Amino acid sequence: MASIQDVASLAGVHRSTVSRIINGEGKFRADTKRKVEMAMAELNYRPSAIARSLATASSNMAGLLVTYYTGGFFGEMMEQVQAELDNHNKFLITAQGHLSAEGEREAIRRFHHLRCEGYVLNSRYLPDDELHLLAQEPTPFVLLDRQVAGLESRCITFNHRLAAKQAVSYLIAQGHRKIACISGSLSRASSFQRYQGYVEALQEAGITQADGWAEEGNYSRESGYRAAQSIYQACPDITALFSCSEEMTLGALLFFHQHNVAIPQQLSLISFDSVGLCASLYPPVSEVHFPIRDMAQAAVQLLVSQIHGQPVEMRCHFQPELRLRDSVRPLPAVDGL
Amino acid sequence: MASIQDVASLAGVHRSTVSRIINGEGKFRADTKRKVEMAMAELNYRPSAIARSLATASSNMAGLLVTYYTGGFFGEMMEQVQAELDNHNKFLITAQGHLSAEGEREAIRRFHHLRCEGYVLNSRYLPDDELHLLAQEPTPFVLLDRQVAGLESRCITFNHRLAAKQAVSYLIAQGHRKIACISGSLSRASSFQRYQGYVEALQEAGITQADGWAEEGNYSRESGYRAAQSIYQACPDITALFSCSEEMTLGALLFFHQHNVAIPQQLSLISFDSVGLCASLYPPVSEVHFPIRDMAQAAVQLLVSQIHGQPVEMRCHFQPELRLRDSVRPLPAVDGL
DNA sequence: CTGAAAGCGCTAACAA
DNA sequence: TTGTTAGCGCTTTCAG
Repeated sequence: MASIQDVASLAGVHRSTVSRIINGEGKFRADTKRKVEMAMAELNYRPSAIARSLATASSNMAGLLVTYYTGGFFGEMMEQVQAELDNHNKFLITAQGHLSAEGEREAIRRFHHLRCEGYVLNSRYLPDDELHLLAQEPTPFVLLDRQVAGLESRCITFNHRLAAKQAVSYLIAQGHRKIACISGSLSRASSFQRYQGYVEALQEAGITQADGWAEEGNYSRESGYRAAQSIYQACPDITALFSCSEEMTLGALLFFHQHNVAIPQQLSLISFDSVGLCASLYPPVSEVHFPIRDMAQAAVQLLVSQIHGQPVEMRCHFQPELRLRDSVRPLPAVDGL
Repeated sequence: MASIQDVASLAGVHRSTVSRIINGEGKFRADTKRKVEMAMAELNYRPSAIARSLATASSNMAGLLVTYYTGGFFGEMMEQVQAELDNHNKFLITAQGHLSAEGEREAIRRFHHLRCEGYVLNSRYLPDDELHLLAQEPTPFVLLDRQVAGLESRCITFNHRLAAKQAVSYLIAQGHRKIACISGSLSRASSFQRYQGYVEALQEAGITQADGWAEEGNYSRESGYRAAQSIYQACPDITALFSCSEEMTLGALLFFHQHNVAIPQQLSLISFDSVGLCASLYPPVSEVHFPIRDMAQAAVQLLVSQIHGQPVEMRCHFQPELRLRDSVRPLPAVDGL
């Protein structure tokens, strides 16, 4: 592959001139410019981002850590991050953390190795203290959907607890009192917060949570199916169900369809969603919307501002939004209550 | 960030020694090795992949072009590509082609710019002749799910026509004769091939395709919904429907549910699928499986073999597989036929 | 087993 | 407006 020197030789100029013309720095004689451009075209010259990085001590790359690439959710994140990075002409390096701290560590190692100018972490497993250590290093990073005390200026957050509480309170406002919950893994902070929101909404309404109402899944369809099964078999008298992710909702819905539980006639359903799946299900499922797209975009904007060292005014805390559809039935008021 | 020179100085050795130790080349006095390792630890030294790339003239990166990151399908591809690349310790650079030849060109430019050692192209818009031109250049690439005459050794392919034909022939074998089709955009080669398979199956069975049986979508849920609507309003007498993608199937299913068209009692349904969505719908939808995961894995293996210049024996042509579930009802034989 | 020196492709003062 | 020079951080002969 042709180098800048090859172009310079062919054009009969010095390589620094070629460099300037490529980067549009300064003025050149029209003739020189033409010669250089012809030479570049003739040699099919493409500047080496690598050499440029080394010379300028800036890689022009940014990293993004996600758990997995599959499943839609992370695709939304990547899409926004790439789009925002394109605006700044930066390359995106992605890495998967799989489901372990070591996986996440390895991803970050990779970012450092490539001298990424900064990176966005959708980290679920790295402990807070390691994050604090990382924050001592010069490479900026921002945490997407994670709250770490002392690192507030790097956090893009969402109030999972409040979101869940709003969803469940809505069910309660519709007259429901026997409300089950399919949660994500309770060992994950955001999943646990969603579960807490559920509990809190019940408490505030003076409802005592019965055994068997809450079942723990892992955000997969299969776990949603199984959880729905456990719940329904243990507590066939529930009138409403709150599902903590769209994928689990899909699984749960399959179970209910298969067992002729009509939604919303026999059972009302409300779900977390961030990729817009709920709207396409039957019946269209009411959701609390988790705005991962907006958050991902904000994360990159924050990151870029940190890279440039220019603090910027921006929203870092995002709010839930209820999107009501056909899966919740108001319960007729019961006499004597 | 500490450089190799910093480490060398601190350890009191020459930087080339440090380099050798890092790369495990040759033998060293235990003492030297220890000193160097301590220095690296103390300085929290991380070798620069960029400098290394420049010095070795190999970037250790591979590119992957997809249309979009969202929607699940491309996530499956990326997942496999990343996993396979991890085996070879290569970095993955992803880029989106959006929906244009120019977008794809830009992505490839980016790969060259970063001096990727090779790249996998899930290209839908770059014309064949441009691909031939690209093939003249030294950087290897492989085409994932695309057949280009003259570039066979770089193609990982799938027989879309046959897959569609198998699906539709299955419907016919179950007694169906009035069979509609929701196709993808007919201007896309693979979508067109699927449509052709549908047509061919009908023809072989001596069935004349009626007006309104075929509707063109664009692989989105919404287009599936609209297509189902058009088809069903124009031809309420169809007994079966073949949908060319899982997302369109989701949309179509919503339409049928909303309009009380029972699947499979009133209408049988079979769909293309590659991400396993059909199994989670209600009713579970029978599918022709498009093995994008296996194909993506094969693509990287082929690419790596081309990068190393060691041709390898491998399967480059993949076959469809019918996965039968509950969405197709055998039609009772009609007397006198 | 280790050091010296050259160079990968490019940029960035500094001169001219 | 253009050329000269000195690196960026690392690898890789070639000596010793």
